[in-house]
Formats: sequence, structure tokens, C-alpha cells
Amino acid sequence: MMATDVFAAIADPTRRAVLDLLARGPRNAGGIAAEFPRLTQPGVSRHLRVLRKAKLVEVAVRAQQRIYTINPEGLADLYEWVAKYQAMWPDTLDSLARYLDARAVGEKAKRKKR
Amino acid sequence: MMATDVFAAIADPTRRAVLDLLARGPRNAGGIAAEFPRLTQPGVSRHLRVLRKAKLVEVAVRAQQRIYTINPEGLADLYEWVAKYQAMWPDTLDSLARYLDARAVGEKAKRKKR
DNA sequence: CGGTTAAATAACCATGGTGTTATGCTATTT
DNA sequence: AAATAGCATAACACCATGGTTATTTAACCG
Repeated sequence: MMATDVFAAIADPTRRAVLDLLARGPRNAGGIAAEFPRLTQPGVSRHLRVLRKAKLVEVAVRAQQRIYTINPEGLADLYEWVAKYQAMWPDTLDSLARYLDARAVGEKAKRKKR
Repeated sequence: MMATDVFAAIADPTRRAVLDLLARGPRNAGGIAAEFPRLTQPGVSRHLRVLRKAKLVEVAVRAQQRIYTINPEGLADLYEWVAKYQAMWPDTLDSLARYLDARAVGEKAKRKKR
């Protein structure tokens, strides 16, 4: 089955790292590949293709460059799936969830100050 | 790398279906396998092993039976990862997130009579 | 035009995961 | 003790995935 599937797309740690990278801002393909010295350029390019098909990233063409930006909407299916289980979490983990939510908002604010 | 990894564990649709099934209540291995007529018993058993190693399910031994129960805490890593992106969702999807959160809280309250 | 840069695709290989059938193991039943 | 029930493990086949090197495509520049 071709990996147009979000769950399959994020199963690979390299692709999660790419998303984590793009969460900090857009980059061109070469800039992304440069962050993964242990992989070759075509290797990274193929990961990007998987992320494209899963609608987790978007591409803009600028001259020879391909500018990748993250598309968080692509995670909607995943979020919806995991949210079902959130309801059954014990209180300790529910508070962890709240903590993480708060921290995510905090990080966002921090980044904007730079 | 052996799949003790939550992301790899939920990448398989059969395993997600098993979790969805166990979310409705505990079952023994045979009862789970019966829900997947297109798979053999050993096939399901191996999926259960993956879920076990990922700490997504727990097993209780009762006579010859293995009673499986879901362990939602095993999804903590996943939730933490996806929560980072929640903060960057556009408003439309952010409201979806709030909707899902609210629904989750509502369900929980219903169960706990809060 | 020819050359260079940027990135995707092609072709190939190794590995790991998912499925199978066959077998083993433990507990219960008679 | 022998037979059965319930499930895990073993051994094997197959194909999808992830990596490589080599090549192609396309845009820019001299």
C-alpha cells in the first residue's frame, strides 16, 4: 500500500526530524538535506516525496530551488485518532497533556520574541 | 530496529484496529483474533506482541487465556510529539482541536460523573 | 550556446516487516 | 494420564521500505 498515509509517513524517525525542522521555518531541499549528513541528497529527497504525498508538507518552486513548508493540517487525521484515547487517560496523564499544551504555547511565544 | 516504538506500532492499520477494539473493553487473544477473519491466529498474535512491546496493551493471564487491555499511557510519546504542532495549527483547525478536546473532556465527565 | 546548480527520478540492493503453516507450551478437562 | 483448548513461537516466503550511486530534468549564468 502506497504511503499516502499519515501514520506510515510519521513512522520513520528521519521524516519526523524533517517535520520538526520545518516546524521552525521553511527551507529548501538542499537546506534540509544539509541537516542530515548521514544521508545522501536523493535519500532525503525521497523522504520529502513521502511527506508530500501525505500532505504534511507543501512545496513552492523558486528558480531551481524547492522551498518546503510544513502543513500541520496534514496531522488532522492523526490528531483525531489520538484524541479518542485522550478521553480514557487517567488523571495523571491528563494533567501531563495539559502541561504539554501549555508548554507548546509557551514555546511558540518564546520563538516569536527572537 | 525492533518495534518497541509507538510510531511504528500504530503505523499498521490492523494494529490501530486492535487498539480501537480494545478501547471498547478488554478481550482475550482469541476474541481479538475473531474480529479479523482475514488474518490467521498467529498473525494476530504477532501484532499483539508488537503492541505489548510498545506498551500499548497489557496482558493478564487467566487459565489458558490472555486477557488484553488497552494502555492509553503508551500513547504519551505520540501525544507529546503531535501536541507541538497543535500550537501552529491555523484557526480553522485549531477550533477543530478545541472541539475534539471538549468532546474528550465531555466523554470523560460522563464516565466519571463529574 | 555550454556549463553549473538544484533537486528529482531511475535502477539496484539489503533488510525488515507481515503474512503464512507447522509446532510447542501450559493449563484444563475427562 | 491422555486429550483438548488457548495462544505463543519457529521457520519460511514475499514484498515494501530505505539506503545507495548514477542519471535526468530544469533553471540560471557566463
